[in-house]
Amino acid sequence: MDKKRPISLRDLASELGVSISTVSRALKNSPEISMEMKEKIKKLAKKRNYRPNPFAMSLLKNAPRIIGIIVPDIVTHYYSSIISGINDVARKNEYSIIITSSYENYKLEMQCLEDLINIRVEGIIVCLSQETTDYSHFEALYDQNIPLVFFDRVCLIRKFSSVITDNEDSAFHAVSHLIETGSKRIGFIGGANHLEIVKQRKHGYLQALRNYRIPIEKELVYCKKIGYESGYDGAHALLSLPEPPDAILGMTDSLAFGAMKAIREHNLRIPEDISLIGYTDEVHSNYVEPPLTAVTHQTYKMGETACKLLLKHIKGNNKVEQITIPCILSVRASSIKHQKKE
Amino acid sequence: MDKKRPISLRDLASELGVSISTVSRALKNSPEISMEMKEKIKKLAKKRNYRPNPFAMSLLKNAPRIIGIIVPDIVTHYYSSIISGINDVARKNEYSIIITSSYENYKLEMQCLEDLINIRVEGIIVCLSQETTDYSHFEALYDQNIPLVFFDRVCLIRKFSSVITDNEDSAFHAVSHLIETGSKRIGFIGGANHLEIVKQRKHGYLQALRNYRIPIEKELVYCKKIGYESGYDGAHALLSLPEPPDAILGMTDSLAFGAMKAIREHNLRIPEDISLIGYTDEVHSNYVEPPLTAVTHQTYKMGETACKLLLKHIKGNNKVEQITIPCILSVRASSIKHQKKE
DNA sequence: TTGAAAGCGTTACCAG
DNA sequence: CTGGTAACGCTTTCAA
Repeated sequence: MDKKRPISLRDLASELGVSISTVSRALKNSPEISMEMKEKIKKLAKKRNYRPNPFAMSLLKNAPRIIGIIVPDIVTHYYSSIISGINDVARKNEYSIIITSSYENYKLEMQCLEDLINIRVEGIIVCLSQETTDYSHFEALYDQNIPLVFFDRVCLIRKFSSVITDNEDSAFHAVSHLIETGSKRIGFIGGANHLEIVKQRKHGYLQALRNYRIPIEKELVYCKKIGYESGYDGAHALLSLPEPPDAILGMTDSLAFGAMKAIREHNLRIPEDISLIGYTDEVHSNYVEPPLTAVTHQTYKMGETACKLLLKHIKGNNKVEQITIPCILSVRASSIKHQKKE
Repeated sequence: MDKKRPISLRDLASELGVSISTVSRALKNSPEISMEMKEKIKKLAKKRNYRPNPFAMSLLKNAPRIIGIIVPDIVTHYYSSIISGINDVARKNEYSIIITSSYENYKLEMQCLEDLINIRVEGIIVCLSQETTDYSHFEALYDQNIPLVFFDRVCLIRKFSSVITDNEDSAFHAVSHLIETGSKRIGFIGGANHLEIVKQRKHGYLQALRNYRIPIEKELVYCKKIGYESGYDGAHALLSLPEPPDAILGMTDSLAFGAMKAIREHNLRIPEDISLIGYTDEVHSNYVEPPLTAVTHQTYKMGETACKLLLKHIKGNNKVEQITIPCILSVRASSIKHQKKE
């Protein structure tokens, strides 16, 4: 009825009347064991379906071959596809992953970190929660020498490696594209100002305006928090201005889709009256009408890169690196007021 | 430079000049230890940032408090939100989860299972890959007494508990809703006919028609494969019929969104000219215009249920159960030709 | 070529 | 109330 203990080395040893050491060595193909003995032991191991006990091994080496991940949530396509990239690299290197989510909450993030450390994962990959502004829980890891890699929302970049997207560049290109396709007053809907991605994308937005000598007007920038509601509210606010924008850059997918709803309610046409660019994936861009021009993250690649970086650190290479994975601007119908002149 | 071994019970014991047993008991609040001693030990444990070594514990109890999951992929919203439900229940019970993906591939599924067993997870939650038709790798678990729960795509229901959705009912209700809100000719866009969900949802569709004594016309049923393109093609085909439908049920999210695109290209209004219902989640239903009436799976709840079931089995309750989680029809603008009469 | 024994960190039982 | 010791499964010296 209750599950019996799995086969151990000792079981094999006693069944064959040899010592545990011999069995251990035979299964590791140690050259000191006679061919004959090896054969015999391996055959029995197979027959009894022997599997080495990972706890014993972890206890010995203090390395369970598990990587911990902390993401704001796992349901969002952005994170799940990054996790997918991490997972594939991990498995290829015979590591498992354990995923935890902070739900954008600072206290839960600390809890996740605590849990992962308690499990004794060999390294951790983190995307900060939106709420997090104090990083001391991560600094503690540095002192404990636990490998850590940040992605997307990063901090303490002197101490920890990170994988980021070219937030500034991507916004710069998106806004340049808007200008080149006929937009003149461009609004920006972002998130809480303390977040790096907000700063960076906003900076790219501003740079593009400067580059085209378009005056910067701070009422065209709406930065509250990231989310569908906030995108909706933001677009409403912008479109209710005395001089509303004729283009909007929504800094995430939910912001852009929220903005799209508000634009429809103002009875404005996209892109004729107002162009719209968001940040999202191939699939969802095409679900809406008009299809949304969007900055696409190479999420899978980000995950792969973060995991490779972490494995390097786990293996002892302590060089801190910042790797940038470029975004791709996928132009669709929502942004082209008129064709860009060659 | 290299990470030093973490603080152990022995470290604490020797620092205080007491025995390991005493420290162990003190930290577990054993009543046999004097208040004074407990205080002292706990204080030091905190100061030294002591954490119990989970490998030692797992070795002792053969129970790492980890649950394994096998899904076709983690990127799809459907699966990631189910995982989210599993995860939350697991954490509440102080379990971690390890996620693996089969990528709809039979051999990879076997590999995932193998890996999870090697890690010695305490139980496994599985959604079968599309390719899998041979279940012997799971039957083996039954003999080894490793707890296993299936969800969505299930098998061996006599031996293992499972959590499923009411595919037939959900389609039945969706079609009934269409009829009750004024649609008369209802098309169905599905996927490959050999898939269970296709059979079941189509069956629900047909049942609803019969129930309302609406003649069944097989040219209104388009079943090729699941995907955006196929939804687009299907709707095109249906709308090009001599007598086109005035409502369409798209059997998945991608089918429905593809159909939506085709409907727009035919210059038809939704829902006035043609009603549309899909299967998708809250978030994406609202991204489109008009918001899509959709059958919503209670994915999070499915995950929770599967995990609770598994934990029950882990605790020794071996009763096999089949649990059906009902879908919810979320009525939005895309389906209501006129108000349903009370 | 093989065996014996120590050690990894913890719990639990038996003594004192 | 506290200490000693065996046990969990494995690797790794050291001996034979």
